[in-house]
Amino acid sequence: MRGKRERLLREMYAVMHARLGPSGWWPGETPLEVCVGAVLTQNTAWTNVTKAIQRLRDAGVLASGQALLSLPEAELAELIRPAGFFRLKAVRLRNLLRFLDDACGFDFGVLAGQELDDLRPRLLKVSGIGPETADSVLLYAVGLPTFVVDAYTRRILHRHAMVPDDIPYHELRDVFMDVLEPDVPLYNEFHALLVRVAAQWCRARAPRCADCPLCTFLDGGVA
DNA sequence: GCCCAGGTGGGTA
DNA sequence: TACCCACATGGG
Repeated sequence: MRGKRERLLREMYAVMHARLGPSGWWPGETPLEVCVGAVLTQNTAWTNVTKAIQRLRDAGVLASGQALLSLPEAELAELIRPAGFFRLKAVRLRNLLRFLDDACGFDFGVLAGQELDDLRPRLLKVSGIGPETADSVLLYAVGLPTFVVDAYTRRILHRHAMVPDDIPYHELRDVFMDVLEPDVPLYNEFHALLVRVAAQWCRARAPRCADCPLCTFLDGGVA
C-alpha cells in the first residue's frame, strides 16, 4: 500500500514536471517576504497578496524584519489592505515577526540549523500561525523539509479520489511525508507544481479538468 | 451583483 | 468533539 502510494505520488510529480517544466518557485524575493506572503495569503487569492507586498516594498519596510516590526500596527494594516482581512493579518504578521526576532533576530540561517520537530511546534504556538502558514515559513523561508498542504493540494487529491475531502491537515501532510524522503527541493517543487496545476486547470468552478496533465494521467482523460 | 480565494481562532452546544 | 462564524479585498 505504501509502495503503491509512493509510486503514484512520484508518477504525479513526473507527469507535472514533464508537462510544466521546473517551477524554480520561491514565493518571495527574500525569506522575510516569504513570511509576509505566508500570512497574507491566508484564505486569499495570491493576486491580492502581491498588491499588498508591492505596497510594503514601495514603503521601504520590507528591507528588514526590524523595519517591518517598527511600523505601527495601524500603518501596517493600511499598507496590506489589498490582501483582505487586513486588521487581522496585521496582528498575525506582527506576532510572527516578534517570534522571528526573538528566535533568531531575523537570521534565518540560525533557524535552518534547528530541528524541524522542535521549531515547528514553537511556530504553531504563535497566534495566527496555523499549520499551513507554519509549513510555508519552514519550507520556503527557513529551508527545512516539511510538506506544505493547502486548499489546492486537498482539491487535487480529492478530485482524483486519493483522499477524502475533509481529511485533516496533518493527515494530508503525512500522505506525502510518509513516503517521500525529507528533501527540501523536492517538497518545494512538488507543492509549486500542484499550485500551478490547480491555478491552470483545477479551479473550484472548473470540476472538469480537460487537458489537465494530472487528469490525463490519473483518469485517462477528463476527470 | 454574486461567488470565490494558497486559513485561523474563538464561541457555542 | 463538532460545527458555526468573523475576518475583507479584488477578480471572474
